[in-house]
Amino acid sequence: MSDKLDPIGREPEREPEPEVEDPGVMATLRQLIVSGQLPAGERVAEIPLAQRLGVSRTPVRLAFRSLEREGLLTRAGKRGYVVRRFSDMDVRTAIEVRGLLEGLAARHLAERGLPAQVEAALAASVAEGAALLSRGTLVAEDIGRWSALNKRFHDAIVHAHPSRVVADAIARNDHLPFASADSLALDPHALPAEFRRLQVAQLQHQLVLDALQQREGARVEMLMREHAWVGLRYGPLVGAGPA
Amino acid sequence: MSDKLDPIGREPEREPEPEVEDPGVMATLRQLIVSGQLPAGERVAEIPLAQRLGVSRTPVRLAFRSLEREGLLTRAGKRGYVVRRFSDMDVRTAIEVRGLLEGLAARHLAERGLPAQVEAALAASVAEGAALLSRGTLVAEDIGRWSALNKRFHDAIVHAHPSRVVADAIARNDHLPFASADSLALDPHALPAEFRRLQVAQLQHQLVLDALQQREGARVEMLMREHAWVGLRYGPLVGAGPA
DNA sequence: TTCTGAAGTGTTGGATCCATAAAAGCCGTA
DNA sequence: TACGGCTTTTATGGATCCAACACTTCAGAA
Repeated sequence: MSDKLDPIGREPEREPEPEVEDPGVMATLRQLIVSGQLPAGERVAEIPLAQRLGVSRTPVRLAFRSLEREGLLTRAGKRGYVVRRFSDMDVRTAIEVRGLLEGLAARHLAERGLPAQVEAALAASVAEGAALLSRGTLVAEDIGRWSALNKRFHDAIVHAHPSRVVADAIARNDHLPFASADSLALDPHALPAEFRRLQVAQLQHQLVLDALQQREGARVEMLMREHAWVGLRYGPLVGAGPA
Repeated sequence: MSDKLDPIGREPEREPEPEVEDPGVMATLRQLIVSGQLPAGERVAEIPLAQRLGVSRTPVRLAFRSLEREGLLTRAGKRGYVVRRFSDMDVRTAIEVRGLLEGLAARHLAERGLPAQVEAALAASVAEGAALLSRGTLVAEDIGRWSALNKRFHDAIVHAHPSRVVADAIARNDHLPFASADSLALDPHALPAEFRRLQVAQLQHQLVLDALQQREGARVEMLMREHAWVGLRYGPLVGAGPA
């Protein structure tokens, strides 16, 4: 991960890059952190970051505050911030928290009744997943397709909740690396094993939809809680998963 | 609350108030929002707020970003922010989310085993609660005492978790008004009814401690989830509660 | 040699200035 | 009178400047 950034020696005399594209200092910094270019535990200061990104200190300060709220940065005493270090336990816990919150959303959906529009969206995702796995093998492009339909499936459940609170909590939780539902970390070099994993996930999607249709609140909550683990703990069991 | 502080006539030529006390613009703004002085749905701009607080626009901008991350402010298009409006459903959901997260922390504590230090802290809170309720009636000062011991009880469980993720998620969730565990909203004018409510809460604390000692993970998780409701839904059942 | 204090340096927080964009107001024309 | 385009105003984002504070380092004395 410790990629020595700027591997090619650019002209040192160049202006610090007009940054033709600017998705916001916020997104750039987040990317630097989750990609590991800013190593965990590293102290970050405003001025070097501002120079590195070619902007003033002001947007960097704003981004620091927001990233602190997101949990990617922590204060180092009174002086500056350090990149938050995530342990395996943190990742496991974040995934379990997402399962809890999505389970809550799903149970409330079952208890209040499944609106036709939400049911249609979920059924579409399930059908798409079935079609994607019907060939019996995976190709590289299937990874992106699965990620997209998986996101639609989860979003449909979460955003169907009458309160924004659940979606907000999930969004904040997903800021942690590997905690998001669509960060399955599918390995393109182990497609047969990943196929088995997606079969399990697809079955769980079907079971969730069935339980929602039957208004089985407790069951769908437990299904969603278990489903969260498919991204992490199912991998070794089927011979796949992240490194 | 027209902020014309300085009721005593100091030298009128003085600089615009050195602000002897400054808990940070962040805390001040949060207080203005949760206290309702900035009504929900109201649009807030940087310049009026800065003038009202006697500071420059810079700290206000910082606070706006942080409060947006906290969920108390939401963007109004491209221009400014509005104070987030919280529905009853939002409050109910936030309380249930806290129950989920505290239930997770308690279950993990049961599964991993209860450290002696944590057990001692919980036992101390339980003993203190028993002593507080042993007289059979409440006095006004007991409200603060209960709030303190209750916070110690919950914090002991949450912060015993080996990952910061749970405590962070709870902290972010608690930014919502009335969602925090120590915001029981005890009514000083209905002390007999509140006494009955605290009796229930005290019993739940005892049950939680017992389940933790017996390493009954599923039971303690459900106890904590149910315990979260004591602040909101138990009130009407015992003839107490917030307005 | 070690402890203490003072000077120095570097970093952060706050304030002000400038540019830009959006909203509102105005005027002209149909 | 109504609609559309233009101008003006206002608010936000970014940049730079200044102050305060903390940590470091160096020197001097015990």
